[in-house]
Amino acid sequence: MKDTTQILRAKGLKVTPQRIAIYTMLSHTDEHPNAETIYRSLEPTNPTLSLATVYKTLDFFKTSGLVQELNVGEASSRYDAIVTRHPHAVCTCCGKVVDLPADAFEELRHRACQLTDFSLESEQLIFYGKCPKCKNQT
Amino acid sequence: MKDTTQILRAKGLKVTPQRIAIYTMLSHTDEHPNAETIYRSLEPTNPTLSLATVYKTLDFFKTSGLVQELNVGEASSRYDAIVTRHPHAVCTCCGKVVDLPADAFEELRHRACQLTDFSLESEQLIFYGKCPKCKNQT
DNA sequence: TTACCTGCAAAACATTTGCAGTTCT
DNA sequence: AGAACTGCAAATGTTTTGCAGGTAA
Repeated sequence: MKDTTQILRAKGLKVTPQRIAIYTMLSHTDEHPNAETIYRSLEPTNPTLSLATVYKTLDFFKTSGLVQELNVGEASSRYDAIVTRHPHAVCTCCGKVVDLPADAFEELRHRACQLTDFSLESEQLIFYGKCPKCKNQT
Repeated sequence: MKDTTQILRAKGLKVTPQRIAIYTMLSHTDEHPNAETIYRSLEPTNPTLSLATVYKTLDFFKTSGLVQELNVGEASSRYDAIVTRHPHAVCTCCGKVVDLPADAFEELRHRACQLTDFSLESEQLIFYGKCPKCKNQT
């Protein structure tokens, strides 16, 4: 995995401790955290970090293509350091969000293109249901 | 088309002028309006209507299965009186939201089931791109 | 140095809630 | 009459913004 400093610099972003902390955290989790969760997880080690900076930084990252924003219908957005488009599954019981392989739904876009005559740019595919763990506890 | 009063009564909902107005409006549009838009469109003819009532009413309708909420990544939710699940296409240029036939994506769920081992309940599929009109104006 | 970044507090939104009064049934 | 609904205003939760001071290049 490339060094976070290099990744930020490659995108022309000024490198600050806050940005390093946020990007490093996001690229090491598969939990799709929201801004608040990111903030709370970094607060202990970055005591001066503010929530506003987390929001501003996520916005920079989004614009630079370093992260993608994911809205699964909750009050707040989640963020994902995997920027290739891929479907998600959301557990309606425990709230867990898991990734799905993009190539398993390749034909989607083609079908939608035929149907809408849109010039398609992206898609969002979210499944809701109970994850294996939740569905087995009655 | 069934009378709005009967539809509300069939769901065990108390029939009020506000509810009739909101449901009638929603079932006659394909524009997927949000609460604010619904409110502004009904205000002229229902001068005492309040935005809080629109929100409360939409929530009752959602719980009763009379409408579905749709989140395409905007700040506010949109509402749809077509309650069968179906994909949507959102124009990233003019913001228009159009419906897509559900049966064109039937295999989706089956594939996702295999991949996630979730017990799936629903899915949300949103395509983003330029609608035919927008893509043709440079 | 200088442009950009951070953190604070306040503002801006969308949505929800409490409550007193009104309306359905 | 009684339960449920409405409308107002205030509260809430998330995200944004303005600005003064600080930091990376």
